[in-house]
Amino acid sequence: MNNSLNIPKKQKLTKKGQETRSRIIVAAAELMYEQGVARTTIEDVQNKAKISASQMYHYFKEKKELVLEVISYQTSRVIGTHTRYLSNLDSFEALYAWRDFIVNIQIKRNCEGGCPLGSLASELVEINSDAQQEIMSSFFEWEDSIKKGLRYMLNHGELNSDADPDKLALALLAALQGGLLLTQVRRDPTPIIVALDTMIEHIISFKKV
Amino acid sequence: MNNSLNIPKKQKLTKKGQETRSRIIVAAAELMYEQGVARTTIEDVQNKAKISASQMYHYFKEKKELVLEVISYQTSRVIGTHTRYLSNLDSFEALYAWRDFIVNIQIKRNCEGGCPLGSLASELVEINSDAQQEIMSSFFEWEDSIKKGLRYMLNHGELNSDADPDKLALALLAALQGGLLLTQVRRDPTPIIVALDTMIEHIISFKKV
DNA sequence: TAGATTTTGGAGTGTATATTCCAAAAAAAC
DNA sequence: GTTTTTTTGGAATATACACTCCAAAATCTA
Repeated sequence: MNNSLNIPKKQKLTKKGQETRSRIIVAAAELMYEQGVARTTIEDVQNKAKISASQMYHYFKEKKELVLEVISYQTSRVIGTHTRYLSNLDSFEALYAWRDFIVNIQIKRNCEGGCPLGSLASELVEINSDAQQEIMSSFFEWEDSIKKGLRYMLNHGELNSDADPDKLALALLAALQGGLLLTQVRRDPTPIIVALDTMIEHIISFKKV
Repeated sequence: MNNSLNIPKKQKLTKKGQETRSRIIVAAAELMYEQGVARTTIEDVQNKAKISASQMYHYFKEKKELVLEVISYQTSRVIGTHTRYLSNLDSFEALYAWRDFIVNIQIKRNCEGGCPLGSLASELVEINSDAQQEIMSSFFEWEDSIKKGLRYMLNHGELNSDADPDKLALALLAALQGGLLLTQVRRDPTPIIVALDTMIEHIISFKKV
């Protein structure tokens, strides 16, 4: 039999299997980003990923499991790209480069879609506690990445010791999320720009002279 | 016949009819706030409002129409209570009273649910353009209410002329939305507190001496 | 009070959608 | 090369859910 306890037998996936599996996740992620989790049917995902129902349920026990994989996929995408900007925050220019990166994404996509993690969060927190846990971790990780960036600035003499990088990081993440939501609702980059710029201005007030 | 054009005949509602209709809207609003629009079935609403299917469709053409009414109901609730705090912003204490009001709601509800408008926004913007329009107006109205409050502070000599109340209002609304989302995800009031306090601190930097 | 209109009950309908099942093809293991 | 395991096709199932329908009760109107 299997190894003890109720750990489900982990089938091994072949190269082909791995590839099919991730194709499903990517397709699901895109659809769920565009139209939400509830509105994305398994059939939608099948069509987009060019697979059959049996493949769907061969790789995922149920829709919920797929959703968790989508969360983890989006998490690594978002954290990955952001961390590239945040890990070397050696100047205010670098901070503004991060800002520009965020703003430009929104402009490129006509302010549609909002934040890939934020939208999942809002849709799932209250109705899927596994998802809530995952998303909470994702946001902690994201917050951490910003914290590290600001601490870096502090340690490199860009910010004076009045600055509390932990609080500023959380406030920055909140401004980012709220700015993205408003930008999405209004189809206008102004809110994300103003939200981030205002926060950054505030951070600048801690600039070391 | 009816008055010209394609304006649908507006049936007149009796007192009882009015009451039933609003009972439906309130029930739907609560359910949709707790579990989202997609997850709230017409049957859920029927049960909560103690009505039959025929009543549902007597008062609303379809679910979408009910959703629009829910948006408008939540808008007046939110804007109403907030405006009470914002219309007389004659001091920073008053600003903090608004902050406390928001934070206390979250604490009272164990940080569940998030913002009644923000959650509708996130779920509906991309899939229901009528809803998107409505919600966009709601947020403009909300933003306006904050603007007026900050302008009031400016006009009453609390803020100096460097302060841009319009930008600050938008940034504040963004911080509020993002803070509520993070608080909801984490089930912890810290994010909304830090987000608002940081923004208010920034506003304080424009305090007239 | 009679007639018209509104409100309500509740069963019925049709479709969308998650999930299952059987068996075959493909690939891996030995 | 044979056996075992993984991957795939596609039809079938079962249920949840938005919406319809008809007739009766309640309430207005004149």
